[in-house]
Amino acid sequence: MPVTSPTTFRTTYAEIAAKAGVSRATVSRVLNGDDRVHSDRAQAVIEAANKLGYRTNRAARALSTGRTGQIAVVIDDSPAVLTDPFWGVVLAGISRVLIVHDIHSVLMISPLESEDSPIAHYLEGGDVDGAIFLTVHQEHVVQSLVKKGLPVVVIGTPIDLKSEIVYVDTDNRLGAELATKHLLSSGCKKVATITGDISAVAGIDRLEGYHAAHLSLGIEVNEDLIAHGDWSFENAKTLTLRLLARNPDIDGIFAANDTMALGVMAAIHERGRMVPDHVAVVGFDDNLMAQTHRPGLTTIRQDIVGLGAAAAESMLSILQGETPAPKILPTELILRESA
Amino acid sequence: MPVTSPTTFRTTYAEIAAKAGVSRATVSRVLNGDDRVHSDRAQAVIEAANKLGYRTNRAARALSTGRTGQIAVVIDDSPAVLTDPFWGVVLAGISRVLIVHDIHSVLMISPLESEDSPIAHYLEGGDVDGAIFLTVHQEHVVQSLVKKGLPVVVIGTPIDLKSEIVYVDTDNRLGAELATKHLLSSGCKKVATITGDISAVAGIDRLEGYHAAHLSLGIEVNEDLIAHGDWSFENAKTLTLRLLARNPDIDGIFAANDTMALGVMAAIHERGRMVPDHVAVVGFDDNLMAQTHRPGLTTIRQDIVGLGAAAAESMLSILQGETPAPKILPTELILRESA
DNA sequence: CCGGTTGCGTATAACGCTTAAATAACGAAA
DNA sequence: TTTCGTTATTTAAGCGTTATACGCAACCGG
Repeated sequence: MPVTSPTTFRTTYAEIAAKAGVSRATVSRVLNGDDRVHSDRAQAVIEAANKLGYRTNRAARALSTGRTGQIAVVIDDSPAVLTDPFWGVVLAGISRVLIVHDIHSVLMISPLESEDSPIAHYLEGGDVDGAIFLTVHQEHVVQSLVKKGLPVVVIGTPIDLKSEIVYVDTDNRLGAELATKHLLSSGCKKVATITGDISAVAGIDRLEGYHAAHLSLGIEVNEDLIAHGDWSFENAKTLTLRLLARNPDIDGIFAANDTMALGVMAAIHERGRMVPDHVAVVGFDDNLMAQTHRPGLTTIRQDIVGLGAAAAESMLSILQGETPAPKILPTELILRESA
Repeated sequence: MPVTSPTTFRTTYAEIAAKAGVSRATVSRVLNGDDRVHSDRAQAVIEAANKLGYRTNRAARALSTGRTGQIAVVIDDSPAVLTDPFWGVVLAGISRVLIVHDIHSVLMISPLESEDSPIAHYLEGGDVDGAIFLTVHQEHVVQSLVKKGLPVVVIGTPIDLKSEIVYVDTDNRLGAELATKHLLSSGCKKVATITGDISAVAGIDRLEGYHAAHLSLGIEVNEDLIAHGDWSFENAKTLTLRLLARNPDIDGIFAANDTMALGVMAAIHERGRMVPDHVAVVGFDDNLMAQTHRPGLTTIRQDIVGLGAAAAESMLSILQGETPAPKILPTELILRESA
């Protein structure tokens, strides 16, 4: 005979059935919302369950149904990712939606290098009903999981496999366009940009938005004003110093994220120039630093909670057998002092 | 007949047993490390299992043993908490340790208001073998879970129930002493402090460290130099302006966290004074902003990954029936430009 | 040399839930 | 009143593990 739960003693269907004077199957029906049961009996079952403080045993249900009621949330185990406050908020968005559907989020913090890394095995092993990826470096690994039938949603646009992977993302292109347009239409004559890592889709899209803004306003893009950054503060600062040295008349800079925008401002300051009087600056993300920095950073806010929520909803949709289309979430220009 | 797993088809003991020519129970024995099995047979079982790509069905195991192999990680669902990069790193620390022991972390992002909030029920329900709390506002809720037999570890020192709750924390007191001593011993004559929220233990301890530093150097504490903050940027800035107005000769400030230290520096700057030339500043946490801000913030670094790891280890210890003592992790002074 | 251990493996009963199949209950139609 | 067709319930068979009870040898001391 196996041991019983070490912590709590749980009440089972048997007890409820006894108290309500029905069979265990009827208890199951009632508790799972099957309406093919007489309302008085159903009532009796519900009362008995409440009185006994019943909590469903997920392990037993999982064993029986083959569904665990759990979704893996996979995060890359690198300091750069984990220290980004972004992810905590995304997690909250995911968790809030899933918990309403009684689905738990299992955290998997691990590098997903190859198709037979431990985490890939976990995911295939049936411990979870699906997986949401918060960062994807290895698209083929994700793809192989999809092919094995695992429901997968990715946060961020895939580079190659857009058509094969369900994803959600922020509208980086339009957000960047918004930012750049704001600079151009508020009097800046020469607007430069520090791009993100353009091997990432977000980096590419934000650069495209910069182009799109110029195009729609009929302004020629000067390639000399585009500096390729890597999302980091230091690098952005260096690039800005170089830009300003070559083009002293730059009067606006769009940085592809807030961290770089701070680097940009640091550089401008170091050159003895003022933000926004001499050079206006717009960032992207609206993170905590954008809010606390002085002058306050004008930036593009993403709906981060919404991103998580959208991913969770796509997952639910997949679990119901559908194939949801990619979701692209809108952004918003937040005006502060820097532009 | 119940449905089979919708995603993957798993290999079971039955198949392994067939391939290895033994019974299912023998397979169980071998796979659970019972040494009362002939080594050649054991070998055959292991080979068969590997060849078939066996993955243990956690639901079945959980049902049989009453243990789920899952630990809940409970985070308060508030923007202030979720946007703090701190927690992502703590999570990584927890997860890395637990996964080695084949234990999964289930994320529960939710306010834990009362003893019968949904999350409390989840935790009692047996879905997890224990819970690690990342923030505790409601100690009595935690206590009631402990009393019901749920293994619990709290990150951060409890206010009232130190003796009843297993916890891990950073050595806030000593860290603050280190910070203050650095200021005092590097030439500052008049060192003020902006405390954290002193209804939190971390706030209290960091203030105590400020006192301790003065005491050990034989310097009288001037109560007028202590301003009670709330961890926030804006508030710290306001308080600093007030401090400087009243005591223009302040030449050092210890802020109880980095965010406030930035507020302090903003205020100093606004008063037209320089950091560190006129006023030196030390923070606490060593977060990203401390690193990217110019001038770089001298601060106290906590071992955040270590904090998570320590919590996980305490949890493992409880699961083995022990009662681990509280663990207090050391801090380190990180020298940058601000002091 | 025999009854009583010991060692090892097999068979089997849980664990709590779901669900297909069997049965009972109940009207309505004949 | 009997019978058929529905619908409401129960019975029972798993889901994949773990752990106990049991059987069968070989092995020991008396």
